[in-house]
Amino acid sequence: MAIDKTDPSPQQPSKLRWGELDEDDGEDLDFLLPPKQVHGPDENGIKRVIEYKFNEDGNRVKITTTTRVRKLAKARVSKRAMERRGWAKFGDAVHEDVGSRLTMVSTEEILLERPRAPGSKPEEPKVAGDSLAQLGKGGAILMVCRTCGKKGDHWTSRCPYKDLAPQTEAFVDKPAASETSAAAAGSGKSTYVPPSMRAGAERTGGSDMRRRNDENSVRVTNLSEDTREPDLLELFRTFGPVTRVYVAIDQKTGVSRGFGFVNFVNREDAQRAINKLNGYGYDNLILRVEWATPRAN
DNA sequence: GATGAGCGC
Repeated sequence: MAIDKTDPSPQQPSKLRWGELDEDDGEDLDFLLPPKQVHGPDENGIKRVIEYKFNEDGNRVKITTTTRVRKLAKARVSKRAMERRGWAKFGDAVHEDVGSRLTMVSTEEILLERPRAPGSKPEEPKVAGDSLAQLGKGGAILMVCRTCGKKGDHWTSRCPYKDLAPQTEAFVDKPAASETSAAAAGSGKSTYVPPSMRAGAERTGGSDMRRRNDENSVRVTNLSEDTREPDLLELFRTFGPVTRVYVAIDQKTGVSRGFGFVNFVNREDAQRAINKLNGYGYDNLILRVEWATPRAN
C-alpha cells in the first residue's frame, strides 16, 4: 500500500470551502472525490485499487492498494477449473465482474416438467389412443407395481391382479376343503383364505393352484434388434394389465431375434392391443401384432 | 421371415 499526497484539482476548491472541513470533521464529503478505480486482476493475479480520501488535514490523498488474488486458489484449483473461469458468462451473471464471485444464486426462471398436474388423477389406460399418444413423453413416476407393471396407481402389495402372480409355496398353505369355511369364519388361528380358495374363485381342479399365464398371448413380430422387454411392456401396458413380456434372444449372439410375446390378464385388452398396434410404426419398423398360437409342449 | 425356457427327483 502506498499513500501519495496529491494536489487538489484546481476546480474543486472553488466549490469547496476548505475551512469548513475542520468543522465538519467526520462529515461524509467523499462524493467530492473521484470514483474508486479497480484494475485487474491481471494474468498474474495482481489487482490494483485506486481510491481517494481526505486525510485529517483536509488534503486529498490517493490510496493505491495492490493485492495479489488467486495466489492460494492457483495452488488448489485444477487446471480445468481455471479454464472454466475464462468462459464467457451468461444469464444473470453476464454483468458480473470477472472473478468477483465464483458462485451466485440464480434468479432465472427454470421450468420443470411434471408427469402430471399435482393433485390430478393418474391417467386411466382405458382410452388406448390417448395413452399411446403419451408414450415416450417420459416423466418419473415412483410408484410402480411389480406384479402388473402399472405405474402411479398402487403398490405391489395392493395389486388387484396379484393373485395371478406365481406364489411362493409357503403362502399356498391351503386347508382341506371342509376346513375352509371354518377358517373363514374366524374360529381358527387365521382368518386368511388364499384368493384361490375363496368363494367364487375359479377352480383349476389340479393340485397346483398356481395358474400358468399363457392365456391371452399376443405375438409381436418385426421388432427392431434393440427392442427389449421393458420397451414392449411400456408399449402394451397402456391397454391393460400385462402378466408377461418376452423377447426372443439368440442364445449365441445375445441379440434379439425380432419377435416377442405379451400376455394380458384380460382377453379384451389383448384384442384391443392387436387392433391398435398391428401395423403401428415403432423404431422405424412396422409392428405385426397377432394372437399367438399356443406354445408346443 | 419369424411362434419363447427350464429344474431333472
